Amino acid sequence: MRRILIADDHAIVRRGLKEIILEAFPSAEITEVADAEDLINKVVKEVWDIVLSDLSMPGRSGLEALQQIKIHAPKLPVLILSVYPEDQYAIRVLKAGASGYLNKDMAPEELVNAIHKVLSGRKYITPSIAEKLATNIDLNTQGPAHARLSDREFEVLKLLAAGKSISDIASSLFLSSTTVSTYRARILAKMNLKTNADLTQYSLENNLI
Amino acid sequence: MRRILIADDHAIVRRGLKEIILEAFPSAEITEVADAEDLINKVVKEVWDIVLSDLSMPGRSGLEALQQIKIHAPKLPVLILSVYPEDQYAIRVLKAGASGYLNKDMAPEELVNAIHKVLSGRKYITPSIAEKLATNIDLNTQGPAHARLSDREFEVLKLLAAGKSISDIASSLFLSSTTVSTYRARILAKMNLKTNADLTQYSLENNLI
DNA sequence: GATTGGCGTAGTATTACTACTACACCTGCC
DNA sequence: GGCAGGTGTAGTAGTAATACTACGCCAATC
Repeated sequence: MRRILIADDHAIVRRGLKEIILEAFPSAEITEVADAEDLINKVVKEVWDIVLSDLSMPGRSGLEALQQIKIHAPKLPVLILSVYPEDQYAIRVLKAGASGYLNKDMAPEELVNAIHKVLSGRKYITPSIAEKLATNIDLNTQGPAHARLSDREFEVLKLLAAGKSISDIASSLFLSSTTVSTYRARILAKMNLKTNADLTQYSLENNLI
Repeated sequence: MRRILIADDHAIVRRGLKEIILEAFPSAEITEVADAEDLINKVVKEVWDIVLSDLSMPGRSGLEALQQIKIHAPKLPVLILSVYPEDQYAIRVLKAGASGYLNKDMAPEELVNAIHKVLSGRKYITPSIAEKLATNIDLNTQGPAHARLSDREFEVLKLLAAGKSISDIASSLFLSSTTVSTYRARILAKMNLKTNADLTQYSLENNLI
């Protein structure tokens, strides 16, 4: 009989997860908690076969809870659920010791598949996450992403993040706009970001602007 | 016997909603749809006692669906569910004709209470929403800059701030790119901002993204 | 009823930007 | 010394976006 712990601040989601899991594991004993504190407490005090935890919860995050769980119950498999796309959090979560990262809009069958896989001692890795893991080795440098930029690239990052247009930056640096556009492309590639909005958000979060 | 229509792109959420509702209304007949198109089709073709719809769904939004529902079935009560806090959408949604706005982290008992209230012909208004309605007239000139935007403008703001390109937004909203570009210009003018980076920063600071 | 303003929508001409490609120079490594 | 990779720079062809302009519809106001 499996003991399954579900952590999510949304009662609706907990209920949906519970029902989906009970269909696949009718004899499972399912417990629900609504925040990371309760999640950690339950893991410390009792033995579980698997934890399914939301990534974003009020107070301490699911990622923090994951780190604590790995301290107290290193062998306990943890599946992290999130509304965020994989490219934002999957690697970070897997590095922290999760057995899998699931997006909340996934089909119930896939969720059940993931639980089966993890309960059998394996990790649940989607092909797109596998690809990111393969490329992440090269990005596995210490320090913030912007530390990987050349001086010129860093200069251009800050101007782009502040909202300067390519042509404005080209004028002020006495370059052609295609040069600045190339810098932008290199910056995005090195920092594994996609859009100017990503650059702005990153720069705000890292106090670059 | 109540016929209840649930619209949410997340199967987990639909399942949770279904179970919670079936506990309070054991004889209810519940139908699930995963997007706004199906929601509108179902409302046009069949008779329902109440609709519970997620605000954010792929393709057309729940707000758009609400507007269509009000055209085809003006008397049909619609409860809108969202992860977004009230201050972003509640007034907008209620003005569009919803019978209530519920945050997804609400307790199941409150959800059931809201359904009871709405099925009896009333609106479900939380005290904090009532306060916002009472002050909304005066807040037309005060309030956050984004409150000055129309529904469509607000929708485009969030997409731009998140880094979507004009052409991506145009595709997903089935508009021409010049239309979206015009919205962007109007948004910037109404909010007295100049660049997309300004939109991103504003949206981060105001928890819009 | 007439007028005004807001909103949703979009075309034209023009400009900005990008993917792709490339070159020269410098540094570090073998 | 030769090679590889990083950096600074930028052109071409094509696409994306914008300033300017405009229209229809609706609601509010006089």
